[in-house]
Amino acid sequence: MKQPMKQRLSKHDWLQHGLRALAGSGHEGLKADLLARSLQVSRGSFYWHFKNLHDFHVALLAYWKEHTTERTIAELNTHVEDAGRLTEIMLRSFASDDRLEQAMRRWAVQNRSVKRAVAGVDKVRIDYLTTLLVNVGVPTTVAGARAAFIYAASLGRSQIDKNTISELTPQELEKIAELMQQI
Amino acid sequence: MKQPMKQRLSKHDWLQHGLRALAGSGHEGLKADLLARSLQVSRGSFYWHFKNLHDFHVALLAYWKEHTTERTIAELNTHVEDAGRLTEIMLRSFASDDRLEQAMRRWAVQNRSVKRAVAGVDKVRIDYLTTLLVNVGVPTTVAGARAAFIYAASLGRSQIDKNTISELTPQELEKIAELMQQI
DNA sequence: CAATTTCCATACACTACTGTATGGATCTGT
DNA sequence: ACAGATCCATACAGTAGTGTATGGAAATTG
Repeated sequence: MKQPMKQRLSKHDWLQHGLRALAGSGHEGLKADLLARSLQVSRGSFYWHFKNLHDFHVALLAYWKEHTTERTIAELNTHVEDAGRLTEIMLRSFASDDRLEQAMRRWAVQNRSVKRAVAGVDKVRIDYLTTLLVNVGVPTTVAGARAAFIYAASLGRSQIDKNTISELTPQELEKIAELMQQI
Repeated sequence: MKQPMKQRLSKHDWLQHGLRALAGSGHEGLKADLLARSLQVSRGSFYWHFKNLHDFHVALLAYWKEHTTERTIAELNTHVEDAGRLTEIMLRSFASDDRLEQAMRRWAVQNRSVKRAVAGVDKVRIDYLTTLLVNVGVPTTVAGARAAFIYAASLGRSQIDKNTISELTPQELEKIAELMQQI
């Protein structure tokens, strides 16, 4: 009855754990020392899989990029009707747990590569929102601005303490979505 | 011809410089070592004015609180006409340089006191926006949500890379302001 | 099962930073 | 001017983390 493996971590395990640490402690938690400890392993493992911290960070960012771009595409492909689509998206984005993405954004402030990656994601989503608004009749001249505004609100919302300012209810969001779709 | 003072920093100087460092490098720059170096002085000065880092951080937060609450009150007291008030506020908040406040918000994620302080500021501003909307005829039932949405958008906007997504023009913001004031 | 590869632990030198202790400037009040 | 208070430099010990070198355990392959 041989143990399939005692611990033996793969690169993938480290990256996975890296994202957990990022979501939980921010990019300040992305240290070989801390990660190794929380994985109950020594830094020897880390430095076998990765050349150094910078190498790990680069790999982690790449890992996150795949992870989210494909998840983003999947999300955008569900329910292709344009009707109550904006409402649906807003409800989801205002409710979703975005600790990882928020941490990524904080990291982006001090890291150009991360900044570029996040900016790419933003562009895709805002463009999507724009075409969505256009598809329901909003003039092209204002759709872009509204899309950016909506997206900015979804980002900003998760920066506001929910114990101080109560969360927006689905009904309230629905009304705002209607407002934003006015012609 | 005696030099009035060679350097001789005051507590106030340190706090001032602390805010500069915070705005420029984030809370990770709030270290005695770095601050002293950029002030061309040794840590001896720092540890004379402050018991330790924690003490400095507490003092810095208090300093910021005065600094912004009184600035916020001043801003809210200029131009008391309710007419194009929302537009004006949105224009200002979308254009203002908020590197310091953004850094404070990032700091808030890992510091309860900072979080409370930021939440307090948020509440004041959102409440103000709410009464503003109510004063121009927006139903009380939706004013709060719209205010929170607008405020969230202003926060989120400064998280978006302006080289990737072009800034909202005053005209675009004006139209959105009108939208938000609809009855 | 032996040889090789894969993976990890440990020990070491190094860097960046904190906090303390001490002495020495420099300013202030009298 | 000089005594006390104020402000800062320097030196020290300590902590947290990086990266490297080396040896050894565990899996894989022939």
